[in-house]
Amino acid sequence: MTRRPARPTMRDVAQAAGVSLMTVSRVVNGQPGVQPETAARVELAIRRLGYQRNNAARQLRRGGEPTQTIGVLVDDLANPFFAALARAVEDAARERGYVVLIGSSNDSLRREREVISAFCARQVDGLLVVPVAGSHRFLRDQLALGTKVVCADRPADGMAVDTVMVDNRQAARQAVRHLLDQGHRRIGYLGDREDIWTIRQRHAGFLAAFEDLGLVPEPSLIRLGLRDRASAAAAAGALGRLRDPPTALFASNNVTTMGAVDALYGQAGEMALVGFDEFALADKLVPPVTVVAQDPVAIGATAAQLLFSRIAGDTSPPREVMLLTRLVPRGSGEVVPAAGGADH
Amino acid sequence: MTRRPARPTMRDVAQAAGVSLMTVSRVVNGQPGVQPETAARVELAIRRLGYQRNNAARQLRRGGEPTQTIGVLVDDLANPFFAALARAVEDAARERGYVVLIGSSNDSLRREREVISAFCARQVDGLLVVPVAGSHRFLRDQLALGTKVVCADRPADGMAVDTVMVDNRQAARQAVRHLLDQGHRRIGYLGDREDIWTIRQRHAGFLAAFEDLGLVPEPSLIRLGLRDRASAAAAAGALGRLRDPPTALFASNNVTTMGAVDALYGQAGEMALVGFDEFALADKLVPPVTVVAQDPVAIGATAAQLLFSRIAGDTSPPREVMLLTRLVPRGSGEVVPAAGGADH
DNA sequence: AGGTTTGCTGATAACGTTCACAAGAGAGAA
DNA sequence: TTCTCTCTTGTGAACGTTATCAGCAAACCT
Repeated sequence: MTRRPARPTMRDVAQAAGVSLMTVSRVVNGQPGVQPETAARVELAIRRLGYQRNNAARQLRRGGEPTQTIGVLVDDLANPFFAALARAVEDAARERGYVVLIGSSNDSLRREREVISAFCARQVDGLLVVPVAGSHRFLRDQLALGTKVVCADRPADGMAVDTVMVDNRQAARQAVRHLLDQGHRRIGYLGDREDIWTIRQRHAGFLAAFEDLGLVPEPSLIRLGLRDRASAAAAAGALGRLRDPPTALFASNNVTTMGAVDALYGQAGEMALVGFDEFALADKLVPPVTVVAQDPVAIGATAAQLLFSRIAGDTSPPREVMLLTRLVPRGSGEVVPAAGGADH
Repeated sequence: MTRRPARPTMRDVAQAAGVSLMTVSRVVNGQPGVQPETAARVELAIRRLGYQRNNAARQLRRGGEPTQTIGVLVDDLANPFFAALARAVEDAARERGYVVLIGSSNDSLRREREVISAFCARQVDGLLVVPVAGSHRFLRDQLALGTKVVCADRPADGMAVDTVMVDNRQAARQAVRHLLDQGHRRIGYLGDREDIWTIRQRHAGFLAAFEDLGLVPEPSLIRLGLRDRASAAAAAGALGRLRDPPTALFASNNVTTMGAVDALYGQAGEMALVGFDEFALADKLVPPVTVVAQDPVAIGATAAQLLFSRIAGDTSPPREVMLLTRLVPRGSGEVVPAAGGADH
């Protein structure tokens, strides 16, 4: 029931300042060719009435002119990985005078579609998406209509758009090889939902590392579909309680790694642990957790850069940018040296 | 140089379907009173042309009608505390068909003003702000113009708006009292920037706890203005190397606490540590870190609820909601029991 | 002086949509 | 038949802004 105080329009300002509407428009937009004295009178009226330009009208009049807004859809904003990525995008956007609409898909295609269509209804100039599995028909439609789309972290199922990610398979393979090289053979795998592209890649990398040495992993140590930290913890705990437990564990992302930490740290039996994704304090746990680090800030910044160059009119063929990962050997996956000598 | 394919308008659809523009409008908006057969023809044309409603025009025509968009301004989206808060707000918004514009102020008043004015230029219906220190004249202006504003985590300097936060002073006081009760007297304080309201409150709570017992803290152990994790680590390290180092440390937020962990954990001398804010794996460190936990999800959800009820027209006097904190005693601030007996 | 340029201001017509009506076609009642 | 009533569809006028062009001084040139 609150009656909005009916925002004043340029007409009101014009009347108050005793000029024409057009003069007000010029002043508001800082266009040249208005006598300073007149401009001052208008500015005064603007301040007195608390005038603010109506963006809808402006945008309508100027035709498909950019809205200076992009939409960012991540998996889960509360996950530090995506939070860091989003923050990097936000910084890039702000530098260019853009603002960011944010959304989380929670790995639900339905929710992804809802959020993206809500973004498009607000005429975003571009979309930066961490796509979930499934068909992206609606995204493709948007693309055809001129909305620029860039994918980050994962590719969008068969869509030809710029994509920024890391070589998940190779990175996982290298990490598991690291364990194998240290003599581990019974290595458990803690996998998040298999319908997530990155997870499938990492799983494949896990298998490839074994294959490289002509080995096969023990199937009973492979646990898939761990959708949250608690279920990862449960799975890790179960593995630990096996008659013949694994000597090492590879976890598919930060969530499953932390689940493993929940289950294993502070327990008696030590088990080597290597996780995909860096996370805060991984280096401060006892033993510190060896991880495959990727840089969410770099991913976000790079994807944002691509998106803005598309928005600026770049029509070159879609690019796929692979960023580097870094295996950070800490304690948890290492052969513990006999005594003292910390390795750098 | 990409020529936008000139999005089709209702006129185009009308022509393609052989009906009038108004009929298209009705179909698009799902209004009743269109013969199913006609509607089907229109729908077909819509799909064929890839028509999408122009929100700018719609919004313009419907007058101050809500844009179903809110702006959320946090301190730093990459900080897990604010990420969790933002995610909670996003969920609440989505339930109501709203989308969220996000921004980080980085504790800069200039940046806060820029972001908020960018939000307002896009006619957000409401703002959920974690305000930085300083004058919020422009925010007040927005308020007067009918934009609803709610503050989270901190109050906005002398503005009468709904505010959701915790009793920072009391919580800090209780935490420090906890240390004092265990016999600590030389307690160091690691404080983030004093111009942040919550930090000042926590500092005050630190002092109050001493005062309660007729004590005064040792001034040389108080380090203020630690603006990031590295400087907090440096300060904690310096305190540890004093000739007569503190026996305990109280850290003003998650960043300074983690800085302290960087400096102290894995070192020889043990120092009790209590930090404000819960953070991931605090319970898995050795010893686990005692913290004052506040619930960012609850803060975000509550603030969002208030904001949406304001948007819905609630004009009751501004409320101040205080949420509870919880002191989570873990190892780092406790008197270590002689043996075995973990306290619950 | 006569003509031309320059600088400032104002009138008018869009932009794409929705609101408030009006118009037309049938159906049912008198 | 004629009138009214319902159901569907169409017409015109906004919404607040900006692009375009026209007007009208004053100042400048020859």
